[in-house]
Amino acid sequence: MFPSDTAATETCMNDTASLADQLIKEILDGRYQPGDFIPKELEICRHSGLSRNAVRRHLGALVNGGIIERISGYGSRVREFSQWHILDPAVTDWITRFAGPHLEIQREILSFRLTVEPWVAMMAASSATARDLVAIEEAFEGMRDHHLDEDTAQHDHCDVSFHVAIYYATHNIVWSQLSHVLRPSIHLLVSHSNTRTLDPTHSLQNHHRLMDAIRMRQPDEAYHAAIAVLEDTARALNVDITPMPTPTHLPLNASHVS
Amino acid sequence: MFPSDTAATETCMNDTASLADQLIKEILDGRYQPGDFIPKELEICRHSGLSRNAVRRHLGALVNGGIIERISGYGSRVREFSQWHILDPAVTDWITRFAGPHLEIQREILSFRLTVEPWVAMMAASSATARDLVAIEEAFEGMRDHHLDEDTAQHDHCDVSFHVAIYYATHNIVWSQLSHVLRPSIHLLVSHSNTRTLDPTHSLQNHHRLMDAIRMRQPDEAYHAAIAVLEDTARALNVDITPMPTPTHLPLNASHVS
DNA sequence: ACAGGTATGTATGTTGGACATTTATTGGAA
DNA sequence: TTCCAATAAATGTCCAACATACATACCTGT
Repeated sequence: MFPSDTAATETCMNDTASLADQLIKEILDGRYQPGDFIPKELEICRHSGLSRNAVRRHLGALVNGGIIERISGYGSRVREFSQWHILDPAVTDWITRFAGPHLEIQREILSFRLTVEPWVAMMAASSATARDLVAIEEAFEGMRDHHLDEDTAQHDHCDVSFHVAIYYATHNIVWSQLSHVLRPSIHLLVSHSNTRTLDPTHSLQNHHRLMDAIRMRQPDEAYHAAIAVLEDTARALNVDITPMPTPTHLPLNASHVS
Repeated sequence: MFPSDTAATETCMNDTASLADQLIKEILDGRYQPGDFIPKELEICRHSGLSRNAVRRHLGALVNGGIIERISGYGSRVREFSQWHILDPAVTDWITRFAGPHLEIQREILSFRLTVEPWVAMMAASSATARDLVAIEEAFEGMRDHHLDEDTAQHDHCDVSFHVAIYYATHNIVWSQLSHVLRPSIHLLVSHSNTRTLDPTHSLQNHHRLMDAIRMRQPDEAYHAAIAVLEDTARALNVDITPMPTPTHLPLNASHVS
């Protein structure tokens, strides 16, 4: 039995991810800023009631994410944001869950999506198999069945699955894996926009248009439909969209293997 | 920098990466195939002479890469290739170092690069600062000074730095981080093509053209120059390039947030 | 008084063993 | 034959001790 050590503070003992979560939260809240040192191992052990081994595992997770660096015999220092491994799914998950005011990274990720997702839609329209269409269609039907619900959780989940399924339909390993990385960000953007959007039916129509284009093997139409979907999201989040300079010829793409 | 950047130096005696390296090598060689079980912890301890904690850390690295899954009380099973975390720099590093016959993943990554790098070049031409140009130029000069050397190591290193510097010049977090992921693959492709290419001077001219386009803020020219560079590489590696269907309008891109 | 090397303390890194938990298998009883 | 309990083996967790690295403080010599 413990003498009510951690009672006053948070519920920090049961889950494996909770300690890392809490540290991340404090870092993103600005309590520990880049260059600062977080508490020592033994101090965390005493404060959290976890074994040193467990604490070291959690800190190791932060190291893997490039969030802190551990200096032997000295301490654990928070690294600059630019050093964080943004493409680590765990990191994007942390950021999307705890980075309320940290909009910069969100905007950069949205910028990235606005650049690539039209192309992903094109590739999906060229390469999607019947099985891919099933996944896309199931996600869409989930969106349609729940797009007027009070609780948007179901709809948001299907919305994310819809986008991820399109990444998968490219049948390219890199794009498929990127969907894992972007999934938390997509979820955040989707949940934001779906709570603020004025006309959920309009968004649903855009998704339907995109799905049909992929089904009918119309890459050109898929390209523009994807832009329409994203413009909707960007508008709901008040993010600027500016056109890029224009290449006079067409881009190339390597053939898909197998 | 990513922690795995220094892992490329393969002094694999008692280095921390050696055990994981060896396991990966055996997996990629087909000795342990997806679904198979690798030896037990204690067996590895006896065989390698390392402590159980160290062995567990190495196995944990493989788990982080999605390469194996550990079943409590049963064993460690190799996962399907599609489950591997291709966007983990450590994983790409392993694959590029040990996956001799495994060309599929290499091709998929090259396919990805062929799709995105022209766009990256465009963005770099729009956003590159003077400091970015310094990095690009230094890399190019290194290529020029060593492009006739017997040992291509120096030239290859600068070639990789050249491409990475362009990713950085986009000033978008996601693209910058992607360069870390792609770095090992770029290095492999570069070293292959540079040993097989017939006319190294021609490749150098293409790089020069790309650099100038970025410097002169000519996104259109940068786009085509990047294609020329990649076509060179693809041709040297006998990889097909097929054009994509063509959108009738132009893609969009979100504004960069400082 | 100042410079430089050394001693020391603190925090992280590593090791080995003991214990707990999970899983598949084996053996026995209805 | 079927179902349940005991067992064996492997992974997961914890603890205590030791080794190493870093920075500070001290101490000596010029």
